[in-house]
Amino acid sequence: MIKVTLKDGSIKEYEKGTTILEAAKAISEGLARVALAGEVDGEVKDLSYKLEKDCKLNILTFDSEGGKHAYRHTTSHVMAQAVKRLYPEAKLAIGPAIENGFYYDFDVEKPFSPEDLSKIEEEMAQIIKEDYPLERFTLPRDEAIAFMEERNEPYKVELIRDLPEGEEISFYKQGDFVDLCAGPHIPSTGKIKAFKLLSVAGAYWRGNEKNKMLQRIYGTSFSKKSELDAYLFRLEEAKKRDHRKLGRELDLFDIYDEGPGFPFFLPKGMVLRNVLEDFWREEHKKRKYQEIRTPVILNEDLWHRSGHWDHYKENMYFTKIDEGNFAIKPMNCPGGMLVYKRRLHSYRDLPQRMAELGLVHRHELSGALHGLMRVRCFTQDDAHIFMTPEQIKDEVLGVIDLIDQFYSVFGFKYHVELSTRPEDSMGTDEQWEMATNALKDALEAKKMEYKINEGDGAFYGPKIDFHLEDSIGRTWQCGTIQLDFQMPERFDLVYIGADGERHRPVMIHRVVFGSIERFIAILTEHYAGAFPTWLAPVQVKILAILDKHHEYAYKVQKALEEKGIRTEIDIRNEKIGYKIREAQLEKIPYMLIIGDKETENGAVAVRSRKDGDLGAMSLEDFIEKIIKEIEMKA
RNA sequence: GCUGCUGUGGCUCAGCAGGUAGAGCAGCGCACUCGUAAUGCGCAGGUCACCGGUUCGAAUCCGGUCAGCAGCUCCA
Repeated sequence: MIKVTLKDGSIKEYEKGTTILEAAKAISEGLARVALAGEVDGEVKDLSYKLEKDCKLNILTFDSEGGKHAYRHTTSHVMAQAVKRLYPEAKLAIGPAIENGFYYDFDVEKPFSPEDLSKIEEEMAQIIKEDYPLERFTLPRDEAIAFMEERNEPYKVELIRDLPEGEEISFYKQGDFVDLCAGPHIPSTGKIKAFKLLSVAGAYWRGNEKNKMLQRIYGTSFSKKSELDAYLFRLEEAKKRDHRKLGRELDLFDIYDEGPGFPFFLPKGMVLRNVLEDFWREEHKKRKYQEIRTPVILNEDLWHRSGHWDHYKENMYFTKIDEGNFAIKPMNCPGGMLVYKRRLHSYRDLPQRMAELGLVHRHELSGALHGLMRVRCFTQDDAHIFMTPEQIKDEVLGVIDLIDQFYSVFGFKYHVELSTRPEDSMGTDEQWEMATNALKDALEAKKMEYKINEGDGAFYGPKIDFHLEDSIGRTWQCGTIQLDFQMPERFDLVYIGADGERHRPVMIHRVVFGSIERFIAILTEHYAGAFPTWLAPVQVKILAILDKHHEYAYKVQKALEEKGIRTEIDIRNEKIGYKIREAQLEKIPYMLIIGDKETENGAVAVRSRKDGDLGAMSLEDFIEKIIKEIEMKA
């Protein structure tokens, strides 16, 4: 007998060799019915897995990440089986479960069309109906290769060849379909209750643009039809929050054919932007940052010196002035270097925090452009911190706190990644290790969870990246903290230490918003365009009922504007319901309705965007209320 | 940049298999003076992204270019 510790801490005894499914049945029939996989000592296994020793066991259903994962992974196998039935010449690549669904990559002569997707869906339904059990088996390496060669699956052969020696090579079989797969899977195809294929797109084999482009089909599946429908509905709803749509509707910003990737900020968008920048300046002043501004165009030699020529030229724009070669800056750091170098610094002056809202231009691939999220010119809320090596940790911690404080003001959730040395980079391994460890130490001191992004650092140093989510769950890098030993050396930056000698400072590049443009895009989607009062381009709209109320309406507007409140007034000859509807669609936080009663009493009838009619109050009370709200940034 | 899809008045979309464009909203004008999400009537507005080809004739078919969307790659 073996002792199995369950999720609730209770211990059950089973015969050695009991499967997870049998163990689940012993707990309850109901549980066994919805069981999809099991977690044994932290590893996810098939339900048919035999328990051979004392262990911790957690039965996974669709409610758990592991359960969902196995369920969707099996759905992707069903899709592959359907594709092979319909298009036998299709070669299989990889087909994992991902967040919210799954995909499978195929090498086919002719790309899939939307009609093909429907056909594949029908075939999948058939396979599910036929309810094949998924059977796992393993093969020694050479047999595994021979097996896939025989089936004419070159990508699978390549995958097997790349598996480490001695690794168990497992396969899953369902009916006539067999796939190389580590698993786990759910017990049979019939368990899949609701699925849908969502899109086709090209994807490079192994994510390398030098490789062949395969056809990737994305799909998702759920344990109930209602859950699938709810998910699809959520996707539709999320599209309405798209900042590209809202930006145009709310008159904030837009991008025209005349400037692909070069956004226009319209009057209302500028108000929002300026509020953000004001807030930014205020907070940076508190933290002893100085602000500078460096030129957009600087001569080419500077970019040779900084290393950008060697490592970043592909992303840069160049121009000529008279006979000289110039570059349009893709980053602010070289300019910042020149500012630091303008005079000799003492260790007493360090750390020096130099901030710059710098407009940079980068050549992004046309296919990468995405509204304000990915553009070809953007404003970084940059800062370069020059410091002694001893100050690194405190400075990094200070920036982490600053970013966290900013994001919490907006109620953003974020995740953090640590990016390490890329292939194309400058400096010695020792410097990189030192820098990477410094960032790690800071993250660990903060007890922050982070994911390591191998080889994704900047060419001059490793970085901590802060990622925010858009309306449909895609994440975008916003804040970043980059530690740099290279630039100070390249530019021969020095400070005079307590010993009277020259020393090399270390530098941090960091942004909080990231790019103002991207941040505004995220903000717009986060609030679905209904910005909190402190950010709203128009905070109050005054709606007069009749002509005779105009005079008082203007008086109200003047009183509000004297307090710095951003207003608009609607004195058009329209019904009040019409004006309210319009202001509501413009997502203005407060409407003040001005009619006979208000004019007589010096009052305002307040309607909030969120809560509707709030009734009448005195103008003074309203001003006090809204000012408090603005100050609270609520 | 790559793969697929898309491109009709400011916006959202119709326009069957080719015979030189239509609606709603927005805009403008007129009437209505009307209290919490759309008053009525009228008017104007489009080289159907651009270039070329096929055709007696193309928004509709073909090719190219540009732009957008999804994904890949890349990144703030």
